[in-house]
This record gives sequence, C-alpha cells and structure tokens, in this order.
Amino acid sequence: MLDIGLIRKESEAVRQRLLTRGMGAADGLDKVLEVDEERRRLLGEVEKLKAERNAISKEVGVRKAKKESADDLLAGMKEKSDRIAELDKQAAEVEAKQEGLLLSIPNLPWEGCPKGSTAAENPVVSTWGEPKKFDFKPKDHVALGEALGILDFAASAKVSGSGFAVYRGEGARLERSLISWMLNLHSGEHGYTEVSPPFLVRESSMVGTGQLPKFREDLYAVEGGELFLVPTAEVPVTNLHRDEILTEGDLPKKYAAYTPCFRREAGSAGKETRGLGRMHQFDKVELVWIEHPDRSMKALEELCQHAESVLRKLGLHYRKIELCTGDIGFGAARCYDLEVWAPGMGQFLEVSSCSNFMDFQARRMGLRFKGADGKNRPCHTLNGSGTALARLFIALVETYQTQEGGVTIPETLRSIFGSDRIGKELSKPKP
RNA sequence: GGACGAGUGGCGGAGCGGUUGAACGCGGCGGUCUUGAAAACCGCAGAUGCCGAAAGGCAUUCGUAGGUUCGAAUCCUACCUCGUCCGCCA
Repeated sequence: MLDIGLIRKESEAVRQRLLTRGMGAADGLDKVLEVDEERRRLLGEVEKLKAERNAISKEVGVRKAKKESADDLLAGMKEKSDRIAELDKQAAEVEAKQEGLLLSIPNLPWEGCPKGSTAAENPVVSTWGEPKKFDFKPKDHVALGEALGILDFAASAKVSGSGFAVYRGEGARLERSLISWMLNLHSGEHGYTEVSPPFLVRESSMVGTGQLPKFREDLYAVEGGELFLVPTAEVPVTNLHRDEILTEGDLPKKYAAYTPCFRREAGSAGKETRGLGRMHQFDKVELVWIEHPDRSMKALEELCQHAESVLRKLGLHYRKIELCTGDIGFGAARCYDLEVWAPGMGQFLEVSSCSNFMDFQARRMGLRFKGADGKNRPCHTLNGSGTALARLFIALVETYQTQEGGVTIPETLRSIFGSDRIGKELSKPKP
C-alpha cells in the first residue's frame, strides 16, 4: 500500500513511476486523491462537532457532581449527536473506499529498476555454470520419472485432476530430502530461523502481503469459511509480525520456512502444463526478511545469494535475471528471478523470485519499527524462494540422468538422501 | 461440537455510566547521586488520524462490530480469540 501522504504530496511523480509498469497501473490514483479530500473534509467537520460535544458533556458531569441542573446544556445535544453519527457514518464509508482503492494500487517500482514493458526486456544479470552436455539424447523428467517409477501422473490425475503429482519411492524421498537439505542450509549457514507455519490463513493475512483484494481468483478458498490455502510461505511468515512495533535492534528478522503452495493458475491451462512445470500444488522453501529501510537493498542481494547457493551446491546451471518495470509483481519494488536449466525440456525454469517489497507490505499489515528518533516507521519486507521444488526436481533429475535411465544424486545430497543414485544398480552409501 | 469463564497501555493488574488515556507494580527512557555501575530519589513516556511551517491543538483508540445515552473501559447484542471442563479424535 502506498503512503497516502506521498500520493498527496507528489502525485505526479507517483503517477509517472507507476506508469512505468504499463498502461493502467496508475488507475485509481485520481480517484484516491478525490476520496482523500472528501475524507479529510468530513473528518474536519465531525471532529469539530465532537470536540464541542465532549466539552459540553464534561461540563454536564461537573454540574451533576455538584448536584446542579444541566438541562440548559443538554438542550440540542441529541441533535448534535445525531449529526455526528451521520457524519461518522459517511466518514467511515469514505475511509473504507479509500482503503479499498489504496489496496489495489501496485507498488512503485524501485527507481533503479530496468525500464521495460514485457518479460522479454528483463536483463540477464549473470549466468552460472554451463548447460550439461550429453552423449545421448536426454529425456525430460516425465519420461524419465515414469520409467523409473518415481513420478506417477496417471495416479495424481485420478486422485486430484491435472496440476498435481504423485511422487513415489525414491522420488518422494528425493523431494523430502531436498526440503530438509535446503532448510538445513539456510538455518545452519545463512542465519535464518526455521519456522513451520499454518498452511491455511485468514483473509487479513492475504491482504497484508498483497494477494488480496486483487488476486482472489488465483487462490484456493476453503468453502464455508474465511480461510485460504497459502500460495506461498511468504503469507503466513511475513504476517508473523503483523501489527507489531519492533525495535531497531530486532532487525533484521530472517525466517526460512517450508510449505506446500497452492495456486489455481487460472488461465494458464494448456500452457507449459506438461509434467511438473506448473502445478496447483508444489513444495517450496521460502526465505523471508524483515529489514531496516536503509539496509533492504543490500539485504535483497544477500537473500538472492542464499537462493543461488542452493543451485550452486547442487551444480545446476542457472541464470539470474532482473525484472523490468513492466514485468515486476504487484507488490515488489525490485525483483530478481533465478532460472535453472532443464536439459530434458531444453528450457530455463523459474525456481526463485527474490523481491524487495520495501514498505509496501509493511504498511498493509501495520508492521513498524521504532527508529532512533523515536518515530515509528514501516519496516521493509523481502522474500525469495530458496528454492521452489517441482521445478528444482525437474532440473535435478534431467541434469543428472544417466544413459541407462537412472539419476545420479549430487554429492551434497547423498547423506541426507541415503544413496548415490536412483534407478538400476541402486547402491547404499558406503559404510 | 457442548457448557462455563476471560479479553484494559511493552508485561502484570485496578477501574461507581460523567473533569479516566486510564490508578498501582514491573519493565523502558531522561536526570540527581556515584570514579563508574547498582541502589535510592526526581521526572518523562502508548498508538493512529486530522489541522499546523513549527510549537502545539483536536479527534479516535480499553478484543472486533453494532446498539442504548447529552456522555460508555464501565450497560445491551453479535462475532472473534484465549482458558477450563465434557464429547470426539491424528
């Protein structure tokens, strides 16, 4: 949520910055200014009346205490109160309207964001490793996984429909191992506190991180309740500190969390839907920072390094791109994506999105810190996948497949996985 | 799911419908004292919004939303959350 004070003071600059996102991104700005003016007008009027009423009521109390009559003061007070009630109602309506408008305006892209209008204009920041070379034609993970019996799409379709997967045997074990290994890495080496949050959250949490009110159609809602399935651990974890005033010494807060992620993926049917590429449910280890505004851009670099370290340790070829103003997400001010190479599919797959939301989410959720000057200011929030599963699984099995149709397990995963390969000639680790 | 009880400032905990944003204690901040610290003593201090260049003023806020009243932390209703007991259960 943008600061209404900023919108008021620098409306033209705000408009120009929003427009770098594309046509329509500044819609609602004029309306919100108009509503804000009306709100302040009403507030001025009603607060003046309330001040009068308070003064008179206080005097009534004094007179009654002295057993004196206050009838002269009470005359006309009912009308005054009715007028106040009427104006209060109007003010509440206008405030709700303003809130609704503000919640639907996207964040300002950071001033240093590359300008552009589509994903095609996202610059590649860096590339790590090389595409794996094969002496044979590499299979994609669907062919490979089904032949090995570690993926079963027929079963998941039967149980839940398209967009789901059943991992079996060594496949399920690999998935679980990756989650544990990543959590160990981030909590053990990168200083994150591991948390295991609820997978269903209330509406206010979704509003806090920005999924609602605008993107309801992307979410799974639980029927008959007001709970939603989390689309990312960002939601429950960032909201851990909603409505809190932290001290500067509390910052940064760094959390790592595993959750499954549930997304309707409405409108993307038929697009990249083969195999594990785009699922209604996938696993993810998420990194969340709550940081001091002065340090959040540095924090974004660090957070992204932590996500990158996952891919490096696994020896997976990837590239890092920075999202341009036209492609950046609703709440993000700056964002890097990490895309890992899947040799069987012959494409890069997004496995991490590392964003600095600056004060956008913090304003929505009332997350502040008390600065050295004693003033309360919104914190900055960041998050990034560290990393998303399913696609990491794809890259891993496709990269490490063998000519015989098995999969070699990278050195770093072997002890937690309990073996050095999947497939024929499965061997136990040497004692 | 059923019954009962409770929700007050960072924490604990008072609070007759009227000069209560709220006693008191702890914690916090600033000072006095001290070589320094502790103790003791004195003082300051919630949050949000509106107006204002500022100083400051005003409004709102005692789980949430309504209601009664000239006036609500205090009375009424609903909801939420927590606790206890019962039932069910991984």
